[in-house]
Amino acid sequence: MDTTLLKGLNVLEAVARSRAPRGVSELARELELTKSNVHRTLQTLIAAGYVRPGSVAGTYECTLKLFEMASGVVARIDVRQLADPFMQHLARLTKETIHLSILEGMDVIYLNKIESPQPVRAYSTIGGRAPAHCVASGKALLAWQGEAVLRELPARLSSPTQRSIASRDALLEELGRVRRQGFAVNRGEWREGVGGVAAIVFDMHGMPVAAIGMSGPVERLRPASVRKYSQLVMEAALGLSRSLGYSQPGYPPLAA
Amino acid sequence: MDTTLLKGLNVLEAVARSRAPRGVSELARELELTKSNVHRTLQTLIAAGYVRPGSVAGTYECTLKLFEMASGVVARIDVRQLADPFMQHLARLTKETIHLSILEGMDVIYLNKIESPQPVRAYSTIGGRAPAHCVASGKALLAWQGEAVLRELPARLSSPTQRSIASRDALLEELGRVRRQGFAVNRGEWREGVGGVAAIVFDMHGMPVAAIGMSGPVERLRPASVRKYSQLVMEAALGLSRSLGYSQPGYPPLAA
DNA sequence: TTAGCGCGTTCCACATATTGATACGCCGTA
DNA sequence: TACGGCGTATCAATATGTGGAACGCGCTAA
Repeated sequence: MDTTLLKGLNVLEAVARSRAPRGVSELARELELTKSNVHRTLQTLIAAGYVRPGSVAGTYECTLKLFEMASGVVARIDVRQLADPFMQHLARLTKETIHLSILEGMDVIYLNKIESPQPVRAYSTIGGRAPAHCVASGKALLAWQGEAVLRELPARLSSPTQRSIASRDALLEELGRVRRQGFAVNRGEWREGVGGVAAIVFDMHGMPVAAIGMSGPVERLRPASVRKYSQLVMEAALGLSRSLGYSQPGYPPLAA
Repeated sequence: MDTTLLKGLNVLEAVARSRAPRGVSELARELELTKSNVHRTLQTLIAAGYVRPGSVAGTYECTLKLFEMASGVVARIDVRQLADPFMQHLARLTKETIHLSILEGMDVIYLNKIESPQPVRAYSTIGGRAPAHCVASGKALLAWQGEAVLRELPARLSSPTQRSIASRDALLEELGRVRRQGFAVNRGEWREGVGGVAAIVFDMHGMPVAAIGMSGPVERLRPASVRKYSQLVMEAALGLSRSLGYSQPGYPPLAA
């Protein structure tokens, strides 16, 4: 285990997290390192291209090299490449914010999104995370995971809002519902007043690889709208699954 | 300068560049390191969360941590946050691929894009780079740079296609044209058969911060279309400039 | 106006973290 | 069945990284 590499990555992460360029002493205090250590690490990150001096003398900020590298990593995820037309189609029909998400651990990560043109809309960031059990796309993904994944769920779950599913048992029940009806709904379980509808996307092997869904204020998600949106997201998800090579007539058997 | 940190970042970059998970020996050969060095570095990157074992035993691949970090960095660039509605509007009007780009060195980097719904469309990746002198958005950005930037242009420029601008003098002449007419055109100067139209975006201080533009096959960029598209991209660029706080009546004086 | 404080930057003796050769078990192929 | 290349682990040697101290600068308070 290289502690110098770990320390360097910590420094990079701290600079990357910052809204404004950072100074050496401030970073040293935050990271509990010495000024000379931080200074020398920053010079190395500059040489590597990840960091550059800020406009104020003695400060440092991130370059876009991380973004270039990361975009390359994400661009090679097949589903993201193929999802665009389905997301755009869904955006036109619903006028709401559309997400493409994947499961990572017990979170979903938003790989892509199309913002709603309406002034009042759900806010999220590409690359952002949310707890899977609290959002529609997360529940859509969890519903098709195998026992090995579901076993890792703790008995008590985090409850960001009063509507959040708080126990593993209640979540498993809800996931059964998701499988039966083919879509998942978030009724304000992650952020107050923000809901959504999502459906699972399968690859050519019948493996769940992503979820596609829409989100917006819960006021715009009354039962009639949910019925409409659920049809639309399931159609979009099936279309994307088809373009990934999924050829089974219905849903695949539940993963082992 | 910490060579251990540099070496670690090299390993991470090699894994991030790869289309498939990589093995220890292969990485060691490519990076001219020993197997034990690569192996230990990968363990450190796993501990830091950037790398994980691949599905094939003994292989390694990137996680999405880079993407999460990088998305945070890019999300805080004001222009990217505010550009979405202008890009979507432009996409609806033109039906072509829309880009938001910034200048970095002598390249442009694509911060965001909206793909054209048409089957034949320009291909690019978010986070991707292009030589600024060869693309519309790059020329739009270069046109408003100061002497300090333009002086760095070499006398002979790279010529990816026969239509590329090949000399610094010819480029400066073209940049004068861009300033006068308010938009830049790419007539197949970067990729054969792919063209585009772009306009500059200013911030509240009158500094050029981005370019917004559309691209597509040159067959769809005949003079009548260029006239139409140039109006549309200038309107979108001005709207975005206004939302960034740019309040001057016309174009700002050329940067020093 | 002056002094003090905190900043960034640089230096280098020394402590320690990193290195890579080696060995081992596993797997695939001839 | 044997060989070669793989990934992984170990540890003595050594090369690298560390951090305390010093310096110059700029800002602020007295």
